[in-house]
Amino acid sequence: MAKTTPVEPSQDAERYIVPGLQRGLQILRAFDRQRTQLGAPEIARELGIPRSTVFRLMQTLEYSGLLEKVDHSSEYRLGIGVLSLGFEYLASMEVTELARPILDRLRDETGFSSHLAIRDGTDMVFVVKSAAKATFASSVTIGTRFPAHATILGRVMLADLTDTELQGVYPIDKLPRYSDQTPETLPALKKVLKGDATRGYAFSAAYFEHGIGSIAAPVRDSSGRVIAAINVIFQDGKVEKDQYIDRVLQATSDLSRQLNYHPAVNKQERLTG
Amino acid sequence: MAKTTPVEPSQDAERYIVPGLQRGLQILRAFDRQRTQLGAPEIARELGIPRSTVFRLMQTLEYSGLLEKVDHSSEYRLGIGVLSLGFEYLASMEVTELARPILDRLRDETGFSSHLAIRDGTDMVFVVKSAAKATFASSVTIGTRFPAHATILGRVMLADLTDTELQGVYPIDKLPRYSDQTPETLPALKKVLKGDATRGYAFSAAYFEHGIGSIAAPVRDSSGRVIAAINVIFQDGKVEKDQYIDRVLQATSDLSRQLNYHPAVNKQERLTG
DNA sequence: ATTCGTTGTTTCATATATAAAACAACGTTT
DNA sequence: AAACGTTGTTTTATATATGAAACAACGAAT
Repeated sequence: MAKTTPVEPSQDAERYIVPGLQRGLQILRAFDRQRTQLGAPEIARELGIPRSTVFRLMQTLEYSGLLEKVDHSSEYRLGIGVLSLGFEYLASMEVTELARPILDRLRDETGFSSHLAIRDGTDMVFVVKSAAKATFASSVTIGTRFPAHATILGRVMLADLTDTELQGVYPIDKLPRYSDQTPETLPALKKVLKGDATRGYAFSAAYFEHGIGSIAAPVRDSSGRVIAAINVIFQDGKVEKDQYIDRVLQATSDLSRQLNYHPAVNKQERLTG
Repeated sequence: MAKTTPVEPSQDAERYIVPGLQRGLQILRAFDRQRTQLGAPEIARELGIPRSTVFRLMQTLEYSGLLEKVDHSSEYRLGIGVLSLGFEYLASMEVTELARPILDRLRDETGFSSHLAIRDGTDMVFVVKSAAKATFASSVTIGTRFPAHATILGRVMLADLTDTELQGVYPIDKLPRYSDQTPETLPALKKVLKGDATRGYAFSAAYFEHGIGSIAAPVRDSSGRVIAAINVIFQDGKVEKDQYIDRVLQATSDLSRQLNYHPAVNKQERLTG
């Protein structure tokens, strides 16, 4: 335009995508709990990538230790290399280190399985877990993902978002249902979240799954923002609700304090983010 | 070179390497417990990749959820996406599921931290852990790697290899030392391994680290080969050695049986691999 | 103030990764 | 046994990812 055209960061995030890398990562993600072994042709069809390209990508992944050949077949499974990645991540997160003893105590006090999860877009990802010793223990494994809007754990995290942020996470109004309690629309979700936000915790006897109750509360860091959530789960019916809510709130309060959260900080201050 | 040239698999493994993918993975691996935040220029220097290329690769990794920008800085840290990968891997391994209760029992019986590890080349990788409740608990986290030849845990796995296989793992005779007990040469290692193999377990009061003792035994699958190893660790000096050896052997025997290992199978039979 | 070395981002010629096509080898079906 | 569809691997023209160079913007050093 005028004299100097100021350089501003490119708008479209896809501009600098390296296809080889992106597709290689897509291949890795094709492996999951259900499908632990996959062959090149199968992946090629599924991802719509030419056979010869998939062949080369998988050779690279094998060479790098992220995939390994299944004994005498020509199929692959995830290699031990991926393990290091995941755990370096966990080890790098301060909150996971601090959470473990707190979850253990919560488990001991309540007798229920307790979890810490963080949000990744519309998913809640389980990051630390302390399993109940009782017969009814949690079967979720670390890394498991659940839809945020349809879980108690997710609700206390979403409740911290501004309207604009929430809109960004859920661009469309219609929300997928998982039980008859799941809000079907964004406005319906907002209403629920407002309650969670003012209450400071969320409770339900059977929100995501029938027969399984949950109490969750948010964890905050020094900025005052919610960065994770802790919950306990129990079998519907046999709950001294109020007592357990206090325990969960105590746990999140302890953890938040360890993360330098100061309750005194006025909420207004964070409206810059 | 007569009529038809038979097509045999390419000899050099690097022939079909996709540079974009390989380098992207190298970038991911640059992040570890010590260095949780890295910037593009730093990585470019370290890996010897042009700045502009690293820039694009990191954008791709961010876009794919494997890296995320550190708050307001231009540095990155590992993204939550890597977590799923690591845990899908664990979930896909039968042995980890089965090992957990066995390690817990071993821990309860001995009062010591117990671990299951598998070998990746010259490394032992910790895969399942049951921490002692005592003040002296294991601080090893899942995914941690230790040199196989310098650990008791590694020795019981290496002891199952044939001479040729061992040679393949350690192409050179000189071995890195970690304590005065570490064998310095391949022949010295072989001698130690021979003892471990006939004994069926390995013990030391301070093999890898001074003051920390360990007892380890091998886990076998239906093929009869050693696929993992279990250990307990303790503080030097206060050990009723024999009693604990029995416990460890019981644990590995239980786990091996669950993996359909039949002790009756003659060792000769597996010499095909 | 000015220079210098960083850094984040962009551009562009060209080295190179890719997709299509073909090959060899296999297992099914006919 | 012939024909067919798979699959693992290789080749090669060409579309494209890459590395070098350059820009803008910053901070530190002079």
